[in-house]
Amino acid sequence: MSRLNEDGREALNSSAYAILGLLAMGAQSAYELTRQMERTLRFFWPRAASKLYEAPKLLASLGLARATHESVGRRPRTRYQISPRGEEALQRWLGTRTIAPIELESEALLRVWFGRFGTIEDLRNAIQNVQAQAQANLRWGTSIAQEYLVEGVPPERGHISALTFRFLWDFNVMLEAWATWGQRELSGWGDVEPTAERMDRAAAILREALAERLSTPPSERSPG
Amino acid sequence: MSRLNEDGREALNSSAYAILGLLAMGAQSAYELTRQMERTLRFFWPRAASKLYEAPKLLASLGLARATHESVGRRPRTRYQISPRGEEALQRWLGTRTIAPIELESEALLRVWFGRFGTIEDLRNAIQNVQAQAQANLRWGTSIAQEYLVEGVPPERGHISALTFRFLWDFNVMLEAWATWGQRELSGWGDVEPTAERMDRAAAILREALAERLSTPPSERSPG
DNA sequence: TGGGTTATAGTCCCTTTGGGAGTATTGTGT
DNA sequence: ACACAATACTCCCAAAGGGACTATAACCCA
Repeated sequence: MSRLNEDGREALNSSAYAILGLLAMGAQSAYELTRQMERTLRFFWPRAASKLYEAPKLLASLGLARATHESVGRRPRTRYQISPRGEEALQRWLGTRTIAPIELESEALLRVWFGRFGTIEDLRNAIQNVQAQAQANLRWGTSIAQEYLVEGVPPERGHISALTFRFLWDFNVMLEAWATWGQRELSGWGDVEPTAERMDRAAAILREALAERLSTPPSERSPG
Repeated sequence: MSRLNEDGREALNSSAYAILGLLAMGAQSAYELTRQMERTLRFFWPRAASKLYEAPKLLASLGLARATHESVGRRPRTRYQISPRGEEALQRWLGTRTIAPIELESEALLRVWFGRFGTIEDLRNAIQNVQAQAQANLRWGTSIAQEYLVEGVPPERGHISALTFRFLWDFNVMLEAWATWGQRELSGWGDVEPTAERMDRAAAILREALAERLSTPPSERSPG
């Protein structure tokens, strides 16, 4: 992570830049990093809390952030602040054009995929699990959106936050819609056996998916 | 991973059960595991190829699979087959009700989130990156669906595959729709500055999201 | 028939990351 | 006054990522 790249500059990974970005957004302490993680970042860049205490130390050691050791009563506290060199490094990173692809990991979908080896109840439960998570996330999103609508969007970040919000919102709406659809598909099933009728329906599902895409011009493909 | 749990049985993790499930689906060799990973599993359970050679060894050592050492010419090959105890273990796992939540990881969205610190081109590029990935995935999905429609869906798995297919399809359709919407939102932007007008628009975006959900009854929320 | 390329079949090991356990002190509410 | 939540860390083992490396087999094309 702190090896040099060809330029003789530090080769940080995206997680380090994520921390640098949070410092640029005004996070002051490692604990504040953990709060940002809990509030927002975990939905698209989940990282272990313990690492959020390590990462800024590296940035400070490279001169990309300044660390100030204070104390509150008898307890130590380290305050971090992004440095001018850190801001440049962040900008340079944002200017690069190689971006790791989106990754999705879902144990629930894994269980659906293996649904044939369990019971119909197991299969329904896996789908139900996705639905519950989506609904919980949508409630969370609703509370954040309402907070912003009442108190005003963050003046420096609202325009950007809205883009990210819409992504996560759409994702969870999609999850819930898929789960609802899936439960409906399974509504007549008493088992998970592969019957001829179910194979026909499977083919129909594939055809519908392809047809929807052909029939919807890109200009109409937008949230809402 | 191979420690005992309370029952005196092996406490495998979900990745080990994923391998067990692939063996149950008929995968014979570690190489076939890597092909399943490339074809499908990577979209919702991405794992390093090197681990796909290690994992079945563990299963074999626990009696959940049988390993047969053959040779093709002068090259060794290990064939794996799930054992009756392995099938039971898989069923027991599918019967459990604790499921890890879905995790999403997107460097592109991270860059959007930090968009304020880069240029408008950087921001557009990050969104464009999501769009390109979604389109590539949809092409991939299209080719698989067409293959199934021409050659018939897999007779033992088609009914289950269709559920998983629809999930991944909807996910990528959502990604593309979001990216299209995002590019449109940015269409008038010459920079990433937080203007009053953009803050108003941000609030409107939040309101629209909340309103859409309130106005769409669950029964109408389904793919398509 | 030869030679290049892709597919098949692995091993090894260094780094990074996850994530739990442990330890305190400070602030808040009742 | 006491409990509980929030703040503020450190340490470390196990798991996972993932690149480097080595082969042979199978296939295709000239």
